Amino acid sequence: MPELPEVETVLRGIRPILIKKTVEKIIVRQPKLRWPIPAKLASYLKQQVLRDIFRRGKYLLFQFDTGILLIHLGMSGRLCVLAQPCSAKKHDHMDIIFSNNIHLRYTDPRKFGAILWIKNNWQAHPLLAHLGIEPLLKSFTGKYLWEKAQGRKVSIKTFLMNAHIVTGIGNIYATESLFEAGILPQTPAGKLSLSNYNKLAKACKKVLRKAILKGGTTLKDYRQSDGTQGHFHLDIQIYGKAKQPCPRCKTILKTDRIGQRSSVYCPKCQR
DNA sequence: AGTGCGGCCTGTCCGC
DNA sequence: TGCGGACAGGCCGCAC
Repeated sequence: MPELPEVETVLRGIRPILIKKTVEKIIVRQPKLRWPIPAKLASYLKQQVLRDIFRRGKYLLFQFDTGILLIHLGMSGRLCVLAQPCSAKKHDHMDIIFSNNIHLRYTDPRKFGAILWIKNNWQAHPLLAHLGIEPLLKSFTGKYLWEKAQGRKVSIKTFLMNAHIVTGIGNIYATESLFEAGILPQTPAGKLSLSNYNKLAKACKKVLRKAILKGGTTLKDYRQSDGTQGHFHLDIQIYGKAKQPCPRCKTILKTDRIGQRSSVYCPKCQR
């Protein structure tokens, strides 16, 4: 499940390979993703030079002279650079073939992802315009969160996963960050103190940075010709570890549904 | 405006 | 062993 660190890792992996390359051809095998892949995408991209690739939240944005290709990996999406083209498998929905015969292959079993074309002014695009702050920026602080949280009754976990507040923090990293900060995920966002939010913002950065660092070690996988990605070796503290002992105090970790999301926490370490 | 929930989709796991 | 159902997940878009 690609979250911000995984998307950042993909970005760092593919950017040096694809930048300044020209699109020769597009193959769309399955246009039905979260929204349809634009029917005219091939005509938009043909013979266009890829100027840059950047990230906003979990969206990857491919800058061309005539517009921006937006790619979201949803839950199960992957992007692979294939130096040697190989036959497409069941969920390989799109290939972009660049000069030098480099294939960028989009794979997504659950089709929760998206591939869209933005003609101009991407900042105003409805998917991007209302995104919150990037959590790795200096300006993402406890004070920022605390101010946004005033009067909010939703749980801090739901609040933290709200992309309109802060982008890129999904279930895994919300769970891990709240554990790191020692904050109970059910706490109403508006009730936490500024010092709690200072701890939380720090914890988010620490957890995300660590994951990106780890991701760096898997970068080579994006260059493998067979397209296998290899698993992201994250050191998860408590996500998915309900009923196991807390890594800090050995209390049995509890699980709860918060905002329709499974949530693991330590009832002793998190208050 | 803020909140809660349904829906999209398929692989994996569990119980019968 | 085979099968059905629950579940997981990001995030939009709707209803209240």
